[in-house]
Amino acid sequence: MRFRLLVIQTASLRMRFIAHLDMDAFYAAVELLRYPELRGRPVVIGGGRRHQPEEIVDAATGATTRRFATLAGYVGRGVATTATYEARAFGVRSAIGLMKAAALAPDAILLPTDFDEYRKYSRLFKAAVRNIAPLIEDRGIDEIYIDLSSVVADALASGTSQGAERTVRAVAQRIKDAVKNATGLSCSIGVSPNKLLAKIASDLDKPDGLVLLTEADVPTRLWPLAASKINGIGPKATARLAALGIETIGQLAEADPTLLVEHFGRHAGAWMHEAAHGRDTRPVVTESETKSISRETTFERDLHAVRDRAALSEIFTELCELLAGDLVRKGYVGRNIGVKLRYDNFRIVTRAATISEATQDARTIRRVAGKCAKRAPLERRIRLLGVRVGALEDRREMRGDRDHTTVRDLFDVES
DNA sequence: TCTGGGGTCCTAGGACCC
DNA sequence: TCTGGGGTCCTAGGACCC
Repeated sequence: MRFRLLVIQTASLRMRFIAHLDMDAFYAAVELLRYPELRGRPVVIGGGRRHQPEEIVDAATGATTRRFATLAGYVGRGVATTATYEARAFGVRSAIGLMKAAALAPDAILLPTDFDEYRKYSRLFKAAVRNIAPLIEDRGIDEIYIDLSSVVADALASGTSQGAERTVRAVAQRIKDAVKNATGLSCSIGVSPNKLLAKIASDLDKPDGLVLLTEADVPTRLWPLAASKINGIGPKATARLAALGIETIGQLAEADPTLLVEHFGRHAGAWMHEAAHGRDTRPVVTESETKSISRETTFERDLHAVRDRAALSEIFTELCELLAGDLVRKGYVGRNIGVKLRYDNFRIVTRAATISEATQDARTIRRVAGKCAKRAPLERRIRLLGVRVGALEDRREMRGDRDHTTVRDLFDVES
């Protein structure tokens, strides 16, 4: 008995079980909780606040119904952030322009993005997972990695289960059920020996999927996929790989590593080779520090630095005030202040400056960012303006444990 | 039918110091 | 005066992700 336990523990030390959990069409799914009458219909999330549903009260009965905006006739610069699976059937995917989406699916319902609501459900599903498996790496609002290794090892050691695969499946299903119970939403989970494979696995059977992918599955299940399915191989790398005759992960695995290094550099080339073989040793990182905070906005029409000076300046100041508000709320001060401009031809320039005293003050940010902007070319019309504060210092940390405020802390304001 | 907003990481080059 | 290296901090651009 003792011997058996030891064997299991040794095996589990070597064996990692990493899950990737991805909420299904998250923003759209949250909206469907609010507006259940839209279930089964094509729904697209995106754009400004203008397409808020209208509440219509029937004078006779007092019953309220809602009138929703449709994509038909949409004019503006918004993009789709999410679409229900019914809308995806028309070719509407996230990141496509809403005007293009309107051409594809004019009768689809259009709802504005409500990040506060999505963040609320994000917290709920993450808390539900954490109850079962506490080692979670945040990957944004709707996905996480989970290190299940010790959860699986414990379940195996408890002796009631039959074999690793059934145990892993049972744990993953338990997490899916917990998410559903806490939020009413479905998710897809992939479980693998590492993050790279887990991420791919979670995408293999969406929505409401549960896929186990082991190293043994790499030739049959990984290699047929497009190289772009690897997290980190984006549009540019995909195009450059295609130019080398590499389309699938299998072809990437076969490629001479020295060729990859030649084309993508020592680091990226070696990484691509490893990734194509399904190898990845990155740990699940449960804590991370915010590095920068920013605000940006795309104008309704392109603005010129001289001719639209007043309008531009007003937006600039507003962005700085919003950003300062974010810093205050989150308890950060920063020393690096920068601007981002996107011109009408979509070219982006950034300018930044480091100041000696970290700040969270809107006027300071505005003044430094204003100087940065003056160093950028200002002949072309501008489409987007952004302000960023980096080199952050955690103000809460500086002030120590809040329950033990000292005299020093009381004087340690603003500096 | 011209492409949002909020992030991270990497690279390359320059300034400056030892 | 010339040659040389390493380390750190900073800026700018770019790829990528959600």
